[in-house]
Amino acid sequence: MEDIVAQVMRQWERIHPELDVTPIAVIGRLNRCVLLLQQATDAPLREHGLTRPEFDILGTLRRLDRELTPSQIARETFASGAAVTKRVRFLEERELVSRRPDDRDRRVSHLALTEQGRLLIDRLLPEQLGYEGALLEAMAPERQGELADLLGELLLLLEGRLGVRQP
Amino acid sequence: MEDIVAQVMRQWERIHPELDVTPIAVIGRLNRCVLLLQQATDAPLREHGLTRPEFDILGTLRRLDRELTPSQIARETFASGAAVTKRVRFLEERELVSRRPDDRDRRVSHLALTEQGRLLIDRLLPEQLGYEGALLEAMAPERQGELADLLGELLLLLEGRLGVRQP
DNA sequence: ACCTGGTGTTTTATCTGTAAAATATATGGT
DNA sequence: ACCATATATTTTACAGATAAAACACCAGGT
Repeated sequence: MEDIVAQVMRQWERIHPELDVTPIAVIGRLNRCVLLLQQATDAPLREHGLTRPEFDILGTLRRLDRELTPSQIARETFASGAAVTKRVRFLEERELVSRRPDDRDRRVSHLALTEQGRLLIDRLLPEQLGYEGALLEAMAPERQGELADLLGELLLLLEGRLGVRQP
Repeated sequence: MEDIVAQVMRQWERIHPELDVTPIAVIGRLNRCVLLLQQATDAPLREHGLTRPEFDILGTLRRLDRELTPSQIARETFASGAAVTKRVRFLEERELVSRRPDDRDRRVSHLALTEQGRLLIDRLLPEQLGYEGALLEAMAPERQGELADLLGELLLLLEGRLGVRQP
C-alpha cells in the first residue's frame, strides 16, 4: 500500500518526468509525519491547559534541573526571546514557574519550576511519553531503532550545515 | 558525535531513570529535523513573496492538473477552510489563481492556475527541489532511501491510526 | 565620571491561523 | 411548494508567533 506522499510524487512525475522528485520522499514524509504527530500529541496537553511550547519550557527546566535565564530557555527550546517572554508570563501566572533576579546583573532573571510546576511536569511527562509510545507501537522496535538512527544522522548533518550553535 | 536529541534523552534518563524515553528518539528527532528543514526551505519562497502554504496550493493545482474547489484544496493541503479562503484570496490578488463559478451549484467555485501561476510554479518547483536535494546530499542516496522507506512505513501507520480519509 | 557598544529582556505592531458563527445554497421528505 | 437538514464557503473574533523597536543595564576605554 502506498502512503499519500508516494501518490504526490507520482503525480509530479507525470507532470514533470524530467524532474528528480526524490527529495520529497524524505522531506514531504517528514513534514506529513510531524503534522500528524503534533495534532495527536498536542491534544492531551491542551486538556491540561498547556500548549506544546509551554510544556517544552517546563520540560527544559526539569531535565536541566537548574535555574535558567529567559535567553537560555529561548536557546534550549529554539524559540524567539519574545515568545519566551509571553510563555513564561503565562507559566508564572499559573504559578508553575518562579522568577528570581540576578545578584550581579539586573537585566537578568533566573527562572525555576515551582513545587507545583515540578509536580505537573513529573505527572505529564510519563503520560505524554506513554501516548507517544502508543502511536509508534505498531512499528517494530528494531524498525523504530533504525528510523531513530537515520533521523539522528540527518539531524547531525542539518545541524552542521545550517549552522546551529549549541547552548 | 551526538545530536541534540540524544543529549536531551540522556538528561531525562538522569532525572527519571525508570522512564522509557525511546519515543523521543523518533518523535523528538522528527520535530527537530522538520523545524530546521522548514526554516531552510521557506526562505527561498519568501523571496518570491510566497509562504509555504501558498506555494503548496499552487503545487496542488499544478500536480493534479485540473480545477479544484476550495474544499478540495483544503483536503489536499491539510488546511482549514478558513485558511484556504485567505490564501486563495491572496493568490487571486496576485493573479496566480483564477476562480470560476460552478454551473450547477452556486455555493461552489472552481479554482485554476492562471498562465502566470503555472509559469511561477514551474519555475519555483525545480528550484525548490534543488535546494532540498542540496540539504540532503551529504547523506548517501541509499541511506536516504532507507529513511524514506521507514518514514513511509510510519506515515502509513499514522494515517491508519489517526483516521485520515483520503480525498 | 562619561561615553560607546553590546547584551538581556520586554513591548509593539503586525501577520497568520483557527474555531465558531454567519451566509448562501442544495437536497430529500412530506 | 415547504421545511429540515446538510454542505460549501466566507466572515468574525481571537489566540499565538515574529521582527523590529524600545528599554534597561553592563563593561571596557578614555
